Amino acid sequence: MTKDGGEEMAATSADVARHAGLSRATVSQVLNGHAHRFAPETAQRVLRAAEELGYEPSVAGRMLRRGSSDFVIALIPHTTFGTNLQDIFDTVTDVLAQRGLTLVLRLSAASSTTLDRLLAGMQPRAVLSLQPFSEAERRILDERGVPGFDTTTDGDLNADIGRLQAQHLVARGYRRLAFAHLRDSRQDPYGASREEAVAQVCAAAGLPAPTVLGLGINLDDATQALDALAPGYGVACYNDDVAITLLTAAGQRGWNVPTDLGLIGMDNIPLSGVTAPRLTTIEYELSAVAQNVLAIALQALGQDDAPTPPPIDLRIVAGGTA
Amino acid sequence: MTKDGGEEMAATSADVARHAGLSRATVSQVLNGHAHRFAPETAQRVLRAAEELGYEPSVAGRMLRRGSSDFVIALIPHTTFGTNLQDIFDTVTDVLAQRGLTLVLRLSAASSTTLDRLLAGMQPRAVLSLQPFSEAERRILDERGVPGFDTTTDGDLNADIGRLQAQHLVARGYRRLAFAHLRDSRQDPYGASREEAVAQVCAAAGLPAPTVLGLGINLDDATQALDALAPGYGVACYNDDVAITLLTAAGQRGWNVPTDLGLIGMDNIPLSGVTAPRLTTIEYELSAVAQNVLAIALQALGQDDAPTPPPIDLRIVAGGTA
DNA sequence: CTGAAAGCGCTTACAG
DNA sequence: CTGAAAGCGCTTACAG
Repeated sequence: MTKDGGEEMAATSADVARHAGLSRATVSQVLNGHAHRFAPETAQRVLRAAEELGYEPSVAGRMLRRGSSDFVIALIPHTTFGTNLQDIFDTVTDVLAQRGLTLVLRLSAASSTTLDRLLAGMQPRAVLSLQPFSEAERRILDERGVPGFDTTTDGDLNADIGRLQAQHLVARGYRRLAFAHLRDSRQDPYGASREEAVAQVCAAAGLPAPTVLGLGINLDDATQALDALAPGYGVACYNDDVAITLLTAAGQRGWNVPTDLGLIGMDNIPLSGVTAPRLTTIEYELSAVAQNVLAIALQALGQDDAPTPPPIDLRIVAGGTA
Repeated sequence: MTKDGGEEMAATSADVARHAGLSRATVSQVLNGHAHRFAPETAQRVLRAAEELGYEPSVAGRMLRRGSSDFVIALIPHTTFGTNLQDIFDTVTDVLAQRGLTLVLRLSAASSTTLDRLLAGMQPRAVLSLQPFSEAERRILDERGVPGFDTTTDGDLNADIGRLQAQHLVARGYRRLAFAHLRDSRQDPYGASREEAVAQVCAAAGLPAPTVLGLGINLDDATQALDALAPGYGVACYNDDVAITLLTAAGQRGWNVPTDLGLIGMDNIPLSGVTAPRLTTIEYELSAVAQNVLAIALQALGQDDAPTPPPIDLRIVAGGTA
């Protein structure tokens, strides 16, 4: 960890130039995709020298010169995901890396001052978010001139989710619907959109407006939530944790699922395959969402070889609970 | 998003200097904690000007000058956490921010080339990790001269976890132990240490070596795993998902838990409070782990006001499964 | 108590 | 086809 501890100083473009017997300008040009302006043999010399020295350009120098960095920031929602973050962002990381861009994650929330500082400091090319930007976030992005892309840029995914849950319940014959939020609203960034979509489906089907529930992941809360219902309800749940908790509470109360109570979850977490009966839920690739946001971002940034946004398909996982 | 779209160009230290009628050198000094070298009134002028212009120093300029950035990178393990990432890193973010350092998250894994590039590019002050660094990672850190801190820097937490699980099972009277890994080893970065600790407890207690199981989160795998056991075993599980799956499989087989089979999980995820019987598991604050790693890092970096590493206490959550 | 100067590593217009 | 020069924003030794 000491400077003289054995590791060589990182090579600079000047080192590469010297090693190759050329100027820094030439090194820079060749390494930035303008090799064709030079004699092939010159380009080779540069490449070899860079290789031999393990040269990595300094982000600082580049940033200073260009006024913007090669970073792309992804804001992580304040939620527990069923999926690994890794699985979600793997492809995004790769796609960006192919373009010389580096993905860096940042917890959303925190103070907006922090975001402001981060933008000022990193001067990222873009900010991606898996949940809608808040008003404050949007304003800061605009002020700093950093383009931001979220899940609402390309239609409202969460409305689709709520709609699909509700339509499934209606198709299964439930005439009274409810939407069950996760009580801690910090963890429920998507709930509002989904609840509203459920209400719309009800209205369209000529059903009464949905009952709105909120619970934490424990049996007391779940039991109380059931008190607000009568047998015959179909419940669209914020996520599988909520659905499994309601399933357990219903069992203790002697309500039969799916006869007395319909339950549809969201996420298809591993444990939803282990309940009895298996949970009916919705599955989708969060990684597709991330790639979708990314693709739209790259298009907007004018990358000519931007990937086409993959479709986000929501699939019903047929279980025994609705 | 256009440069002329209305947002002002970010202010530079030169702007602040001009606004305050002073030199850039003075601005820099005052803003970097050397205000006492100047007339109080001068310092005031600088502060006010910076405030009025919404000045944020450019990371690039600073980085170039100092040769190291104000970033600290945290590597996120390839695991699904029971807890929110936010809850884990909130305090770390704050503590770092107080010292003018910015936390940035990075998925661990990925190729080691990527890490190398990241280090070369960001020149972070330190890299923290919630799982032990791999050999390759450790080498790259050393080569780049970036200090790295992981969960083994201060004793082996995972050994503690495995030991506690095993000791609990032994204390409850189980004479044959097993350790149940999560099959997908990408998601099992901690399994090896824990299994070994279980084996040590067995040896110390004069019990046979533990049976080693591996399963995915589904009933087929769990049923197969049970085949390798006989009634009377106590199983230390990699996490609560594994434990709950085994609990369900045992129920289907007609084994009584905890009489025929003892189960102890790890993490105390919300759903572990909803099973029947309630899962016996281990709870700890992952945020304490993160803060612990951070505190050790700050001490090593020679910050004089480094926080003292908080103790990481592992608590048995008494349930009905062991 | 304050400022002029140098230089961190990079890239891009320009000159040859 | 290649190189010398300027400048991005910052901080630190130095001079006054």
